[in-house]
Amino acid sequence: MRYPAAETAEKHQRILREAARLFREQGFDGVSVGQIMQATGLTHGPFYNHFTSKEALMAESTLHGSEHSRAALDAATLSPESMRQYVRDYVSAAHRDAPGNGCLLAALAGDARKQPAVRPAFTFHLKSIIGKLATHFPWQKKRNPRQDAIVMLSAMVGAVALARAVDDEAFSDEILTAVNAAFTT
Amino acid sequence: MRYPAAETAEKHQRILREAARLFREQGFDGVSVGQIMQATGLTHGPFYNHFTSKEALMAESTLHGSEHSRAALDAATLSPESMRQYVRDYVSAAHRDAPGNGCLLAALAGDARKQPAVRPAFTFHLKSIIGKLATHFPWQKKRNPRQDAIVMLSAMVGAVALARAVDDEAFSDEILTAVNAAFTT
DNA sequence: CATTAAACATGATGATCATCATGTTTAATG
DNA sequence: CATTAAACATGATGATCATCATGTTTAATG
Repeated sequence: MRYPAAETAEKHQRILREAARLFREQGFDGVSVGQIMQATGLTHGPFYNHFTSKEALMAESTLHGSEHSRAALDAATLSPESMRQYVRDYVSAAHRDAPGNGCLLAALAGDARKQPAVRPAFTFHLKSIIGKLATHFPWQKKRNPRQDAIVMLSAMVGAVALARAVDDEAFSDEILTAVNAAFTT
Repeated sequence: MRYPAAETAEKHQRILREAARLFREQGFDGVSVGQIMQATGLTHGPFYNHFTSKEALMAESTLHGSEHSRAALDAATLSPESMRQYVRDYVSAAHRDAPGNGCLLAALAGDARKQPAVRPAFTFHLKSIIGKLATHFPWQKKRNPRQDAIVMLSAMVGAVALARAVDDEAFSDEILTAVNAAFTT
């Protein structure tokens, strides 16, 4: 380490954080290595001192984003009411309008299909979220919590993805409201 | 027209068809104008005799795909049983494994968000599908068919998108099966 | 039949990008 | 204190791509 080790480690984390944000905002192909490095305050050169390739960064930044998201969900598992609030926040206009800080499932499902390097991290994350929802969401009829969790999460992810793709704000709001009403009332 | 008008029109349609297929398979940014033209059996040059830009083709091919999809759904609206079959086919492994011939909502929701030129066509298509589902799906409790249609379609789109992104086939099948069971039994 | 111009093929062009090359800095090593 | 090599900055490089330029073909036009 010829540069302060602590600063270098911090820069590494900053690359991961900015990449996770930019990838969710613009997709893996929509962001260049140069843009990510610029967002961290570095030039493009040292990228390859931190990661072996853009592909490797995509995989690592997906895991990085997964950690944050899972921690947020863990905080919500403490009470039935906070679980309902988690779903409300997920299917909200605020989440729709801030993909860079939002769920990577909704932001990157389409991209993950085309990026083999990312799929293991994506799969791990999805399994983890479904497991937590099945266990902690206050299901009314406790027939099959895991199946119910899959259906609810599919609807949440689909609703946010569709609400983001649509050109008509009232319609976009209607999509979110419908899914919210179906699972949190 | 210095080339046979009928042939030229057919080439135009072929470009639209191949573009609609390739875009759904690989995303708007994942396919080049050259690849699309090659798929139609032409060279890249005459592309601009047919379309003003790649953006214009993205918008037109989305509308083109929409027509096919809406016709397929219209055929299904004839009976409650064929409507259930429509949902079963949508949330199936066959649909998951053939995005090029599948629903553009599931294949391109993430891309549409980033492509302003495509959003009007995408919005039109989504509204149309939701309207048909609300009217024709055999809802059990007829409380709010439109809301129920939005929730069901969100789950269908989300399930297919997630099933395609995942690395584990058994898990992918489980997602589809769960959503299928929730709406068609 | 001569002319025209749309649809074609081939081959630029300029931009963007991931990655590499080179030189520089400096904490750590001995 | 001299040496080393990781982390940096700047500046290639080669590939890919959307779009343009040029020449060619030929149905339509008069």
